[in-house]
Amino acid sequence: MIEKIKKILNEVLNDSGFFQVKDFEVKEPPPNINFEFSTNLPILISKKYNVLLEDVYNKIENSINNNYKNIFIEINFTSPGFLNFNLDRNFYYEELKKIFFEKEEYPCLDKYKNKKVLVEFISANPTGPLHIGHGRCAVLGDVLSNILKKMGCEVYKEYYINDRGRQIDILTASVVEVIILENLSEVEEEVFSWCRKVLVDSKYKGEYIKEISVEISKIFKKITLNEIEKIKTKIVELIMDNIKNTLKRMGIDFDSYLNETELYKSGLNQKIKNLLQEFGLIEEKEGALWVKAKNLGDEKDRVIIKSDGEPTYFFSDIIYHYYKIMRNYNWLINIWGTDHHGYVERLRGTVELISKKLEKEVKLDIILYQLVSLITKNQRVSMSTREGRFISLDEVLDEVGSDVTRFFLLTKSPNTHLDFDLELAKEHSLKNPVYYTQYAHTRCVGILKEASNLEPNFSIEQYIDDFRDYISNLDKTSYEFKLVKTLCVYSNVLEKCIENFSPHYLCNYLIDLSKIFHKFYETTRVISSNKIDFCRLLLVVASKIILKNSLSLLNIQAPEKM
RNA sequence: GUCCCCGUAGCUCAACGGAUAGAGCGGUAGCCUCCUAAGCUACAUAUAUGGGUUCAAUUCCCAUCGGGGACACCA
Repeated sequence: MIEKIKKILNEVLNDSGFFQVKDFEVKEPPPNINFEFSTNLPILISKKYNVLLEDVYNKIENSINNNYKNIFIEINFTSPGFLNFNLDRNFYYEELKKIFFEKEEYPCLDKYKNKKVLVEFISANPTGPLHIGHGRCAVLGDVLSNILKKMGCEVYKEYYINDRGRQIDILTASVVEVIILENLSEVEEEVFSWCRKVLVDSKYKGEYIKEISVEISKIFKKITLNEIEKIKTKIVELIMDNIKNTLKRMGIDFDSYLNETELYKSGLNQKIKNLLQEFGLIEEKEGALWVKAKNLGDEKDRVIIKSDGEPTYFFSDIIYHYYKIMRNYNWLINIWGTDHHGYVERLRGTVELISKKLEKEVKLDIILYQLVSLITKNQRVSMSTREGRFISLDEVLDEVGSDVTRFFLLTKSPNTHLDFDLELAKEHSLKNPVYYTQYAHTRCVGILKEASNLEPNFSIEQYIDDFRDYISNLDKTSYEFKLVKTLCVYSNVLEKCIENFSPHYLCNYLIDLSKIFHKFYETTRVISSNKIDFCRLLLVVASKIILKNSLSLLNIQAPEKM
């Protein structure tokens, strides 16, 4: 609805001879201003055109009085240059009507209808279970994908698995070492020295390593160096099964899981090498192959093939993004932890280069979210999979469930540094704001159920005309009208989430909406002495739709009963 | 040493540069003959510090202090 108002204000602007003012705001004024909406247009105009505020006020007022009196039924100007206004109630009515008729589909948006977007998120190395930090990335990617779909995008969710390279070697050796120590399987002599070599610097220490060792030893009665590749594959498979299971518990499913090894099998690596060569970006130095990343906006050049012949992560990523673009996605969204921030420019340059080469228009957005720290005994500790120092997502899900976990992670902007205290989370879980919003939904359901008992044949169409009158007669200070107003701005909240790549606006909106609904519930009877106020009932119907739609975007249950 | 985030109430977090800085948890005091009290009402408590830009700064710029992260032929 805000968009609609802005459009009309733009007409008013043209009408009064001010064309060039953009980025003005339309929002609710503070409570001491007794108007429905306000805009900072006058002061912006006054600045831009260097005219007196008084003149601006006059021109706007004239324009509104002459041509828009039926929309802005009441206006006033306040210092230092705000225009406050009340809208014709039909505005609200029309929006609510859309809610009634579009129901689960509301709001039907087609803002990005030609966008084919690939959202890559989590992509955690398959070296251990997901922890609470990955959970943050998981819900962020999941909900953004949901909202993007709502906006009309074709969305494809992908999890990229680094199933090769040094980390996987270390992981495998860590597992094999346990097999050796616990004497779980027969182990070939050569494997001993391989382990020693690989584990020279560090190893994986988590409890889960033991479990995997047992599994592996069941499958491989004898561990031989020849079979080490097979063992690696199996370990990755076991860990990915665990990860997928955790994701399933949170209601997240990917359209694809892409293995790094697949990329190399496809032969794309040679193609990329040629491509880089063609652009004169490759250089051999100190026995390694370097890409002149400086030319791609990076601060220094980077190795893509190490002197031992192994490709680096960066090289894989070039291949991967080539593959993304090749598949005709025109909007790439990557969600990374801020520990990758130094990597952004490198990739941006790469994608630019590739899209130029393939003559495709590609938009790349890299969303960085702050890492999650762990609080134990009032001490902050950063999580580490390798050290086995983390709280697994499964553990959190066991304790508080998916809804609470999701809401906890989503209410905060990705930019905030999150401190997670499991003890506190458990303690507060019953008082979690997610129940507050779910309860608002159940209250809607309760009223509707009661109403349908009394009036089984009730239909919205039957009362929609009465509802129009009801809306136009509402006292603007009533909770009913506040509820109407809040319902009407829902679609703007979704846009804000996408503009800022942050679903926390939706969470906050949901809490606001629930708050107003609860107040409405406490102060305003819909059914009393077996009599239904049908207009209020319609308001409940609309509230229920919006509550449910928001919760479903967040992938949180909207229970009928609590 | 260089770069990126962050610093708001006792705690966890909000606030596209806007008017009297909001929620939840925790604390205190009230509210169920009436659509579910997982709710409502009232009270108390906050912008790290010092400058600047602006009609307007929690928000932008600079400095200081404090916390997290990144600066590999790791992933």
